[in-house]
Order: sequence, then C-alpha cells, then structure tokens
Amino acid sequence: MPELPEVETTCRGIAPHLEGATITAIEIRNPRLRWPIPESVQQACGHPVMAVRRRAKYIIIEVAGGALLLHLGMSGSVRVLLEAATPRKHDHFDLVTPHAIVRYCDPRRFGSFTWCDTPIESHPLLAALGPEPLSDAFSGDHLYKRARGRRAAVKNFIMDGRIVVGVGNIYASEALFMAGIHPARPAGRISRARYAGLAGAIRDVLARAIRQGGTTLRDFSGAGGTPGYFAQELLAYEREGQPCLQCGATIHRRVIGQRSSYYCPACQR
DNA sequence: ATCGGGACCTGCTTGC
DNA sequence: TGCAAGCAGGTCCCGA
Repeated sequence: MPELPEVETTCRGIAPHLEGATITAIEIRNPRLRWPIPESVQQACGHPVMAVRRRAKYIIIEVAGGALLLHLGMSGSVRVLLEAATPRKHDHFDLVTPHAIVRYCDPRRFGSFTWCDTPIESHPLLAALGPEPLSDAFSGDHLYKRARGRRAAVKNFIMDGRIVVGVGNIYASEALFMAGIHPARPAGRISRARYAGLAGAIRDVLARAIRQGGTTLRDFSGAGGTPGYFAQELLAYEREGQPCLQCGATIHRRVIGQRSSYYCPACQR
C-alpha cells in the first residue's frame, strides 16, 4: 500500500500524538514481521518522544538514547486510537502513551519494526539510500550522472532506493507518463534535458500526492482513518485499456522488473 | 558494479 | 458454487 506520500501522511498523522509524549508500553501481539520484532524495542519506553520523522519510506521515532524504526512494507497501516479498541486480526503491536495508542496493522507482514541505538542515518537499512526526492540534493543532473553506463529500464532505475528514495510502483508510472519517457527505455539512453523533466515530474507527483493525503487504491488510510484522495488524479496507473488523457491512444500495461507498468505507447518514448 | 529473478506473506478478484 | 490462478502499493539477497 504505502509509497512515500502514504508514509509521509502516516508520519504527520501520528506525530502530534507522539511528540512530547512518553511511550509507557510497547505491547507486542504478533512479533512476526519481515524480521521478528526484537526485544530491544522496549528500550524506547519511559522517555519522551523527541521527534517523529521520515527517511525514505521509514518512520523514525526518536527518543533519548535511540530511535524506533518503522516500515509499512506493502500492506502496513497505522491507526491512532484515543480509547481502547479490540485488536483486529493483523494488528501486530501498540505504542501506548498516556493519551493515545498507536496501533500497527500489517496483513502481509512485509513491514518491519526495530530499535536503533547508534546514529540513525548510518543504520544498515538507511546508510546506502539515495537523496530524498523533495530535497535540493535531488535533481535531473543527479539522475543523469547516476545513469551513465546503465542499461536497466529507467523505471527500475528510479525505483532503486540507492538512486533516489520513495519512488514506488504507482508514482514511477505516473512520473514517467508526465515526463513522456517510456518505462522500458534503458536508463543510460536518456538525455540530461529529459532527466530534468523526469526529476521535476517525480517531485511534482509526490508533492501533489502528499497534499491529497496519499493514494487510496484498496485499503490505505491515514492515521486518523481518512482515505487519500490522489487516486482520482492518476493519469496512467491502473488505466490499462482506457484512453490516454493527453492523446487518446490506449494505455498499455506491461510487466517490467516483475511489476506492472502503465504507459501510453504514443506519448512515451 | 550491475542485472534480473526469487524470496518473503495474506487477501481479494477473476475465470473456468 | 467451488476452486485455482493471478494480482497487489516493498525491498533484501543471491547468483550470473
């Protein structure tokens, strides 16, 4: 479910409830996620939360002495409860504070939850990550330089977190459509100018999706339970067989790198 | 160094 | 109606 806008929406949803509050307990109901939840997460208890922030698709909850590192995987979601509620089937754990419970649910168990007591940016899961797409470090020139000599499809290239973080399957299709670049084109065979357009498209689509509260396709909702509204702005994703909104040709679907890609064969070259 | 593919999971939709 | 196949928003790890 979650790409960068969904994670950002989740982060903003839980931050007001956690920042300044003390986690009094972490109640683990089902520790089986991508990796088993370690006992060490309990070290976050008893200290006020200093900050809740996002790096790539990870949510970082900082306390004195370390940080909780949370990933939503493919199907993770978080709800904020202001009163007790019966846990549902795939609710894995709760972060309990005096005024709220942050409850994590993940049916497919591709998400993760760990504790880090060393500098967070050098954590093995974060150390090799590329720039944030909405930061100044990300640009067309950055993409162009990193693409030299690469023969892999540009769609796989922009979804590689070591190149740029936060571009998942939906927004990769969308950004390539906006930039008029065919998703299967080799990354090394795209001009500097076209990469400038692609970087702009990535920035634009992610920023707009964040403003809409993410994309709700199936069951995503923000921490307060409200759905995202970006789905109605999708130009290519899941539009196979429908007319291109720019030229009227039929949108195609093709599996690239084991993922469905949607594109207009006339507009995208 | 780069790449493609397999792996990890459950649940929903589709088609015979 | 029932059952199997196909599909889903991520990313780590392996061998070539």
